[in-house]
Amino acid sequence: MSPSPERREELLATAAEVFAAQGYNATTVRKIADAAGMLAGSLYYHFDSKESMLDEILATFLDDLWARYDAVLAAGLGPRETIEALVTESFREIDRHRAAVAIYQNESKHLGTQPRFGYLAGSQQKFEKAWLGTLERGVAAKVFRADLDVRLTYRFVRDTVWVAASWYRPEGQHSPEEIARQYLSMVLEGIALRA
Amino acid sequence: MSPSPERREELLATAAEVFAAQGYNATTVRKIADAAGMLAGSLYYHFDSKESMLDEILATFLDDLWARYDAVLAAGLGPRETIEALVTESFREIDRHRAAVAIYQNESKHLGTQPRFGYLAGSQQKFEKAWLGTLERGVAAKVFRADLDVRLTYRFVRDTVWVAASWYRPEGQHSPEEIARQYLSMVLEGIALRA
DNA sequence: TAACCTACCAAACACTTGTTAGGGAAGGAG
DNA sequence: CTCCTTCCCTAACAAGTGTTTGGTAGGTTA
Repeated sequence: MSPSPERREELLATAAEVFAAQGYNATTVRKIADAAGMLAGSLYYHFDSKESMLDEILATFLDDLWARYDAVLAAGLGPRETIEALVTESFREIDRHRAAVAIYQNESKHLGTQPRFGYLAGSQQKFEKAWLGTLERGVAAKVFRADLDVRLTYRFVRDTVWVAASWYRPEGQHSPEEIARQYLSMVLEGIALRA
Repeated sequence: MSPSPERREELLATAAEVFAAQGYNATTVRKIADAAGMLAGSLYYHFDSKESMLDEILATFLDDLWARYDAVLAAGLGPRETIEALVTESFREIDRHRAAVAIYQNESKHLGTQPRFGYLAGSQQKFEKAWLGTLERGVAAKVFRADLDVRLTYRFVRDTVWVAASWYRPEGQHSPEEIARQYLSMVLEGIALRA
């Protein structure tokens, strides 16, 4: 009748791993139950549907993400420092919610059409506003180059940051901060050697 | 008994669009048939399974891709010029096979485990060898910076190029060559304004 | 001991899935 | 006209899907 929140979180974590590895639609509730060491029907003691598991996984991730993004945006930093902080927080978030980020990458596009997942589209808009706005602010302040299409730059930067979730492993040799540092160095200064 | 190749190609094109939009597993053969204006069973006059449709879509794309990549790699260009040519060919390939690239992005990871799609893993290895090798050659030739982790750079460059398939539209305002030019300018020179 | 709650199992449900088999309409070839 | 090929439809199949219902073992509370 009233399951414990701790068990729910455990099950959501294993479900997220399976979703990320196999894709949401290819994941059957029986596979999730297998990974959790129980039978398919037993999941419905904790959750009322497969879809609500996905919902809770994504919503939890986005809540956490935006708490940190909002803190950065409210800090009143300059354009370059804002970008640096957003990138760093993004890689930290990949470290914390790797599975959720991978799911978001793979499924958000066609989930966004469903009313239940409308907040995904909302989040994406907020996301674009924050990043694109910062880039434009930087161009106006003569911190970033003006000869590049800002929207194109935004897409490149956004994509590169988030697809990292597909290869990032927590036990890897680079910390999220180190990855962010190298990524920022590449995007800001370029990989070509100066004469 | 013997369907015409032209009709096959038509059907594969519409199937690829649906696969790209909805994901392979979420796409039912009935949805493909709907999009093609026929019934589900009729598809089996042209193809012997849903999986073989996916197979043919991906194999056709990779064949085309490698024909062009190999031409670039055989041209004997310098590291920087090789990267420029590879990036440009990649965006052109996205223009030609947008749906196939999107499918490859979404599904190749967990398809690679199946024996039938083993060539996906093979292609990825060849891909890494070409790109990573060129980057390392550039570092040795003092054309690219030596203080960046080359493997990390490779992943960033690779991912950013290919995820473009998720937002690129042929009728958009930028040609593949223009997108490649801006992308190369960003990656090579950086977005920060020089003092 | 008795009542109760948590967390799971066992077995089934209605439905959707990829796939197959047989048939038939349209049109060109003889 | 007849035969044959191409292309699709109708109708069903077995397996797998998400979900529901009723039951039960084990611990906690009274």
